[in-house]
Amino acid sequence: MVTIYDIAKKANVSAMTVSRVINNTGRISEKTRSKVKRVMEELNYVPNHMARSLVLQQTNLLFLLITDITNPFYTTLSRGAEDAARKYGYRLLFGNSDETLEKEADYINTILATRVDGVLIAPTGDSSLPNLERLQSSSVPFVLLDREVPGMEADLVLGDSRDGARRLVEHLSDLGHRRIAMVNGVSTTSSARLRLQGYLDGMKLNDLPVHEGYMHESSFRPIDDYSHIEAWLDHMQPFPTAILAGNNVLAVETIRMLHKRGLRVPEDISVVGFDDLGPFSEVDPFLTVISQQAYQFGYTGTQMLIERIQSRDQPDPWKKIVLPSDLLVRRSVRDLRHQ
Amino acid sequence: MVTIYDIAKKANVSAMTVSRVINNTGRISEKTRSKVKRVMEELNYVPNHMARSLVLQQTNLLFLLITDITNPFYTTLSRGAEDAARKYGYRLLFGNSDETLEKEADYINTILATRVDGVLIAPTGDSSLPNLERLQSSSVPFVLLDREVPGMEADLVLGDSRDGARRLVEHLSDLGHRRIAMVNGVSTTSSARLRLQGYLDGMKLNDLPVHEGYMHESSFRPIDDYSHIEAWLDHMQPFPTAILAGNNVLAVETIRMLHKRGLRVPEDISVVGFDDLGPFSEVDPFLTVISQQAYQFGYTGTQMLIERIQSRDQPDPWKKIVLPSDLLVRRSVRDLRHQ
DNA sequence: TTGTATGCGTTATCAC
DNA sequence: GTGATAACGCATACAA
Repeated sequence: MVTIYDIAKKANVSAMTVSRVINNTGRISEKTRSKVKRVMEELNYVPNHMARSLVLQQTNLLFLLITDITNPFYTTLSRGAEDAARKYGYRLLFGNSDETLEKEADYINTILATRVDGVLIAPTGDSSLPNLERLQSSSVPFVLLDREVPGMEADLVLGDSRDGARRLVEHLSDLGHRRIAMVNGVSTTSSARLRLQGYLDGMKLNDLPVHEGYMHESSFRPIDDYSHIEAWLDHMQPFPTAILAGNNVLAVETIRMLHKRGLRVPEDISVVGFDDLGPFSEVDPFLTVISQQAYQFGYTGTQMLIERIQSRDQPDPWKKIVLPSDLLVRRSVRDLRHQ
Repeated sequence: MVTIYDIAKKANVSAMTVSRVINNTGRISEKTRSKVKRVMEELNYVPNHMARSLVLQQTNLLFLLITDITNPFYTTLSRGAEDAARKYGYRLLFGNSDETLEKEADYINTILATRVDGVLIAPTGDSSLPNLERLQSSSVPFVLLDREVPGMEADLVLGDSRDGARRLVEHLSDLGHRRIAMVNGVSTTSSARLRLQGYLDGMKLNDLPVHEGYMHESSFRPIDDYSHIEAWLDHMQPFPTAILAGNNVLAVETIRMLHKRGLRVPEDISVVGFDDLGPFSEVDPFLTVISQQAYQFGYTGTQMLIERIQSRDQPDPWKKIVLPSDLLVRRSVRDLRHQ
């Protein structure tokens, strides 16, 4: 690999002059500048970011840690983060914790060792606290995405989970549904807790009874065994006319289990969910969902992070941004009003 | 940030000893080893990858450059690459060229400057050649994914585009379709060329006429304006009974344009595509597709890359792996046999 | 306008 | 077993 010294020697200047040409600093005569530039081209010089970062004590690198790269919500979010990072001259490193605390801890090590300038992280849940504290004690700026962690003050980009769930219940109620069940992610995740709250809000506001066993805890990420959902379906008494799923994965898997039991959606039972199924869901729009602005999560979060990085000296108070979401009415809900 | 010197001072040893403890090299007495380890924990030491890479002349970093992060084919591929990279102790950097030559060139700069150990790249097309040559002349090992580039010898992971397209035509033909049109990506991309070839193969083998204007060139990535597809639909004479889309994006957009014209799929016209619509397409399986093993593209490609990196001295001949694909028959094709 | 010396955090080499 | 020194590629402070 060619270094600034190779350039310097060939251009008959010092390495320092080359460095100045590269960074456009200091005063340089037009003649030497162009000579150096020509040699750089000739030798196909590419600066070494690592050496540069080592002396500058900054990497221009951000790290985005999401919990499920196969989930369109997070890939769209990633796209937003990437665009924002590029716009402000940062590069983006990328990790996928798989909703697993250990992988998350592992990535935190990588993050610290890589000396990235900042981190965007969707924590796996409340138990991410120690992982976040490691970032904090190394004073690496970070922004929390999609989920809060009790005990951790930080910049934050959230959706309106609670109100979103409430609106889904209301929508079902408007169409005549009274027996509404909910399958959710683990309650150690703030978004799951808020969506459950919103569900209960909606049930109460619309005078709907919450029967015993109507709330079931599963997982936000794809898992191998969904027999617990089958068992849950088998035991609900009375059987619901609609199910609210805590995210898109759960909506899909619940529908799969319903099909397995010979139940059609929406003819036999209605299903609504949280987060859309991806950029292609419009081909054959099926699932009625609360759709969050995934791209904005990433874009806004990255902007907040970069602001935080660039004003490290005068720390502003923590910011919390709540992004609104849309109710997309499609055809997974049956109208029960004229029965 | 705490360095090995901080550790060394506190543990009353030299920095070198600390380094040896960290890397498990050389001979160290159990006593000093445990002492150093304790101090490391106390001080919350995290090694600095950049400094390490600078002297070792390797980063343990791979770069994956895909062309469309919103496309489930590539995100699933990414997941495979990530898993393989982790398994072999590499970290994965990540970029999205958006099917744009300029962004790709930009990322090549980043890649070279970051001194990654290897690159996985899905080139935007034939004109990626100069970009790849830059990698080559810097002797950065790389593996081509999903697309070949004429004039560039390299390790390669491909799908069976040509045969896949042929099978789609055959499937349509089996169901009584004779007028089959094709909308494709730009012909400067090898996969588009091969799929066109496969389409032509299929038409010929099944004695189907290729009417004038039945082949239309669009784009593999989402673009703003699809009016050219509308115009194409309006001008085909005779109007086809089925359309073969060169990838998933085109399938979706074609269906959208058909809907816009009041045509139902599959009642009025059938559509088949290449690559599945993502992990959730099974909820309401609609589009009949040739589904490629996206995960394997990433996993296998990464393995090939790592092998190539680790045997830099005895360069093996280039490897080319062709992954088989599946025909997933769903309900976007109408059976015309009993008309 | 340009050059010299020094240090960023780590490891390899060689000495003790 | 352990330590001193140089080197990786670059940029800053200070000279010239």
